[in-house]
Amino acid sequence: MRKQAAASPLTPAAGLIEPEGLPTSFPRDATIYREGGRADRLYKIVTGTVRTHKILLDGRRQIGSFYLAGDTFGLEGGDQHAFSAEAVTDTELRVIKLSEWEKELVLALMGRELQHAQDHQLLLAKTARERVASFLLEMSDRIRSTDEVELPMSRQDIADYVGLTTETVSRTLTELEHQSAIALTTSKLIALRNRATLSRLRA
Amino acid sequence: MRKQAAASPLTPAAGLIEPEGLPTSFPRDATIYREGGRADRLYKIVTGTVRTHKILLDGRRQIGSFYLAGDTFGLEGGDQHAFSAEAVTDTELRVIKLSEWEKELVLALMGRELQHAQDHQLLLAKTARERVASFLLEMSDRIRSTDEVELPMSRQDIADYVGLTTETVSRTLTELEHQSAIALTTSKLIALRNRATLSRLRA
DNA sequence: CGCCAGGTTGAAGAGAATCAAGTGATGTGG
DNA sequence: CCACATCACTTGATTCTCTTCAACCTGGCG
Repeated sequence: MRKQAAASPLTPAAGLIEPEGLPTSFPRDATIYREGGRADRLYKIVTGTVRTHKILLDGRRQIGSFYLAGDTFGLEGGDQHAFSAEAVTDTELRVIKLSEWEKELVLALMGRELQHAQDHQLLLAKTARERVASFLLEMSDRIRSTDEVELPMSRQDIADYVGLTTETVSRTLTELEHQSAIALTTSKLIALRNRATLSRLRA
Repeated sequence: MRKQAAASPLTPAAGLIEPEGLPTSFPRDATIYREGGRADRLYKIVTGTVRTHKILLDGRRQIGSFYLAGDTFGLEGGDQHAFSAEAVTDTELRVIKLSEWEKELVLALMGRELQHAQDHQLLLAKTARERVASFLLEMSDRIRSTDEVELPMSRQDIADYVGLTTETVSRTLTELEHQSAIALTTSKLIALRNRATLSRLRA
């Protein structure tokens, strides 16, 4: 069994900072910030899900991360955003201004971002089966869940995150279902039937 | 034509810290630190080249970064090393102890690591041609060079860095040579004949 | 209902991996 | 200094995975 992940991976140590900005709402697919813009604030998700992405020259889209309720995002390596951020679902978030930053918080957040980026590097070196299995396990770890994962994002989002096509993602999920590793209750509600199998695939 | 690499990408702002540790020598392929070990020091390369890597469960090796003379490395997201570090060539480096760390330095370094990790994520989403072209341009940018890049690392190292096999790397280089984008003086000494072509491929 | 976007499935093709052989460099001992 | 061993790199033939293109479901919603 897994740790219940009371604090999801990208959440700062509790109590370090309490954002005082008023909660702002973003509808599905709204842009929160754009690549190239000044990275001078942090965003803490109250409800909803956010994705960061970048469009490559040939038009392909690469998703960097997904952020869930409770997560803080907006921090990049430099002072400009390297990715754009959008709401995956209707989202409410609190803005933390740059002036309020604390070194400790920034350091902790950046460390998490770095670890995530490194993990993602490894994921992108894997096979389709491994990528999809890793994705499901990552989401399951981050969503407080009883082996039922409710995915807020579309197949296209998943595909762009793990570096595959929607068709391959779909086929791979079907394959995992045939292997009884998962069960697709609906296309966005997935039951993890056999974590051991998935973990083995995680490689 | 040797490297000078006065300021390569991962070098901290000059003057922030001058490591006082005595220079230590590592022969080719020696391990500098291992995955899982405490990440409580930084390493500044005086001469040589270093690679960080991780072995996946199925035995594949993924290289995270290469570090050249002047670069500082050893910083990871958490307090444990997520990668192992090894000397690519005979290497001399200075150790900076944790106690000497300054927040500013750590923040700057981590920011660079994060950007590199993000760039690498994008690289791993590309085709073989694009990956190899990107790799050559990255190295050319980091080695102060007049269009002649001397690679310190083997084809296997390159392959594990860009997520391909040595055969594919080799074939791709040959292909780039036929397109007059590069010239292979020797297997490790590569002349960039047409940066525009390479940049276009970078995607 | 019937439409339509999102998702799944099928068939064909492209790109890289794999398996295998050959070439070239480097090093060692005679 | 040469003969041989060894290792790195290149090239060739085949296989396999994933993409591409296309058709077909499915489930919300007007």
